[in-house]
Amino acid sequence: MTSSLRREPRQARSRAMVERIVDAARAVLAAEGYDAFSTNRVAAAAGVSPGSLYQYFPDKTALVDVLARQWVDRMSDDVAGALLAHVDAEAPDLLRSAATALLDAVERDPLMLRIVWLELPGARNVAARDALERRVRDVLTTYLRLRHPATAERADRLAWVLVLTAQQLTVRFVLDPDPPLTREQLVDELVAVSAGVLGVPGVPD
Amino acid sequence: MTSSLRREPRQARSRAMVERIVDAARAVLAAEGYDAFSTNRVAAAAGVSPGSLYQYFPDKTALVDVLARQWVDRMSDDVAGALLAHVDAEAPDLLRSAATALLDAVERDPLMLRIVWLELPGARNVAARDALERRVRDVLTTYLRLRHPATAERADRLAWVLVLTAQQLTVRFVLDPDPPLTREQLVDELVAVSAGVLGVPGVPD
Amino acid sequence: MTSSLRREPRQARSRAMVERIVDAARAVLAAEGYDAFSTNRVAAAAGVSPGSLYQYFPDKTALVDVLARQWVDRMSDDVAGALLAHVDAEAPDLLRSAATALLDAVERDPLMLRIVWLELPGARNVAARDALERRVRDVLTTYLRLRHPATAERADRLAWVLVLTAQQLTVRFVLDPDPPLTREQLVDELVAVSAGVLGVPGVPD
Amino acid sequence: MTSSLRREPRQARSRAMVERIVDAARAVLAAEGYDAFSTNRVAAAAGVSPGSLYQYFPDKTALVDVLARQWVDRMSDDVAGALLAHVDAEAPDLLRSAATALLDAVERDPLMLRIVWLELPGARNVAARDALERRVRDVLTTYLRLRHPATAERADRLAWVLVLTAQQLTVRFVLDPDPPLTREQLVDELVAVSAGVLGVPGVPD
DNA sequence: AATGAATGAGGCTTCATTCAT
DNA sequence: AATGAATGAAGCCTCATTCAT
Repeated sequence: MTSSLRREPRQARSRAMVERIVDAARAVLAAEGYDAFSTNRVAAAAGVSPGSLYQYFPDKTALVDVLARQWVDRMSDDVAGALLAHVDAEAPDLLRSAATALLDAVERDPLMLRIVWLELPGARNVAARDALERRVRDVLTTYLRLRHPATAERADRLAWVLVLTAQQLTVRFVLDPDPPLTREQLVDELVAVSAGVLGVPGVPD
Repeated sequence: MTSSLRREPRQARSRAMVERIVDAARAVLAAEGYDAFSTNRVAAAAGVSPGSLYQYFPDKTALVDVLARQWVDRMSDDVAGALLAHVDAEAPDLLRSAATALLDAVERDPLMLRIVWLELPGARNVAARDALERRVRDVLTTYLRLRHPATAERADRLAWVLVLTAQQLTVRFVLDPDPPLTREQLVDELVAVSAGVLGVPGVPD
Repeated sequence: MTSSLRREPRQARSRAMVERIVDAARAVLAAEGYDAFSTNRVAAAAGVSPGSLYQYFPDKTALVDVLARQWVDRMSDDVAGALLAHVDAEAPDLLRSAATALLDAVERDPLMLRIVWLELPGARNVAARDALERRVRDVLTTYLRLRHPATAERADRLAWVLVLTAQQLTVRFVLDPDPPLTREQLVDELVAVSAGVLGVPGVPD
Repeated sequence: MTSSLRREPRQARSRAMVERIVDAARAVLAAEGYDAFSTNRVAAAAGVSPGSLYQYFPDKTALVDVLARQWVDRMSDDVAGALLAHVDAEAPDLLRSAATALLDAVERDPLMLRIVWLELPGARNVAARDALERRVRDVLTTYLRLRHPATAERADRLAWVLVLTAQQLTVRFVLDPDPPLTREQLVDELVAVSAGVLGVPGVPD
């Protein structure tokens, strides 16, 4: 009786627990790598008992998946949003704005980027990464079909090429300890690549 | 004479063991993923005792490293060789030849490609992959300085961009179960990207 | 009330586990020697899983150390207590009482005596044995300085000699399968040795 | 034919091998302790193949036994010889000479002393140590019966006491890193103990 | 819902020993 | 006699997971 009054509503408690666990998982991965990422270790870091972890995650892999999915979802929203925001601009500006926005998104959480890209076992997170790529590609394909009818027939291929290229260059720019170009130069190169492939003028000269 | 026929000399036996183990390691990784990659599992797959594995590899990680290193070394040779082989060609042909050669190299051993790219723990093999990238970038940088003096000052950046892009597109083309372009189309796009970035005519039109 | 009957509280459970493990460790050592003293063997003998052992002991050596330390501590208390209890007696009685008390202490747990003296790897338990000797020597040195001022200047040496001698004779008396003297005769000899070294009359004749 | 001439006679070769192995075993024990004492390690240290070791020792334990036995035999000879050499002397001199000779013997090979006393698993070498004690006790008992008829009836007990005491004190004097008495003082105490127990004047006063 | 003691399969590695040469 | 590659049982220990409370 009395004790039931002291408690937080169920939802809130669960949410708190899940968050503590997920945060701890991130922290452990970031600080000690995937080798130290044991359920016991995470539970300890979360100040929670190992058993509790299994009330919210059926599996160790489920926890990993949530981590990846969370990151992918936010990244996905960021990137898609950025693209949509600039969809009206004219070509040269568009490319530059889009490139900048993409880089912003990738730079937003370098810690998780490193975790998802380097720490998590690749095979298990291809699915999550694929979802991200697919979504962005769809947006881009649509855009290309509408605004660059000239490239319509190869819109699919172009989207695939552009998304993979932009992803690779931005991710590596953030992860590499000492990339051989500045942020601005990277944007320039991204624009150049896109413009070249699209057959539009990259830089207003 | 006669005795040499009874058994292989010592060297050959060791080589045979190492090969059996490395082959088994590859097979286990390919068939069951890194999670099943235990020393006992590998030894069993090699038809060898667990102890024998440790006569040739100090560590489980040493075995992984050999796997990665082997692949990286061959890939490295293939790619660098391919670039050097076409270094005299004129621009449009050069790009097309180089792109084709690169794709050939990447396609040569899809099994190991998948293993190195998706199965092995990222953090542990960044070093190996970096070595590969670095080597190819050096070749490319040199080439650009000599043959494209116009781009000399940004040769470093260009090489970084081109290597990462070409790597990403070819690797993904091979690994993705259903890429949205054909081999020829990929080559076309690679040429287009490179030409665009380099400011040379990509396709003779 | 009712719930407390169902199970022991947490503390008691842990204590029970530790005790089961330590008892099993003793049993294994006594029955099968240090060679059979493996963590798995001990766990099995304790009716406990190998993992449980590591919830209470960080190491195999920690278990060994606890065993040695337990015995040394009790022995230490017994012997020091015995000496202090007789510190007021007059010389001849004192020696006899002390010798008897010492022998009592050594005889108290012949099983552990055998384990600590013969089964445990010497090098690893010298520290524990040393602590015991040191403590007894300190008591004895103090006693000698106060009650045998004549020997004050060589109190250190005498204590070293007497402690080592008494230890050796009592321990060997207990451990040797067929010692050539009776318990009473051993006490007599201990008194004789001590009296001789101290320069006091040993047996009132 | 020709090759048989190049060879050393069989005996000599075996002896050389056995010696190399035993020496290596000693070295390994002295330098790295019993934990590092593996047959492979010893073979390597001896510059010999693991297989060869098994041509001369059926077992790992056999090697350990030889080590212990060798030491015990020499020690045995030394001590017994020393006692016999002084058997004619008169009491006070005798005790002093014997004590000195015993100490000489124990000090002769401190490395092996440490190995036998602290490194080797106790239980396995009790036999060897017992043999040593028994032999010395026999000599001493005989001496006591002949020269100290007064103590004849307790000669057995006395020999047991004296041998164990002298052994303990001398061994510990050599092994302890910082014993609280000098060599001369130890001899004095040994004489005092013996004299006290025997009921003879220890120091000519 | 939360706990945390307990589990036990299994991972990595060592090492005494064998045996074909 | 000597070799040394090969063995494989077994040792220590971890960790994902369960379950009684």
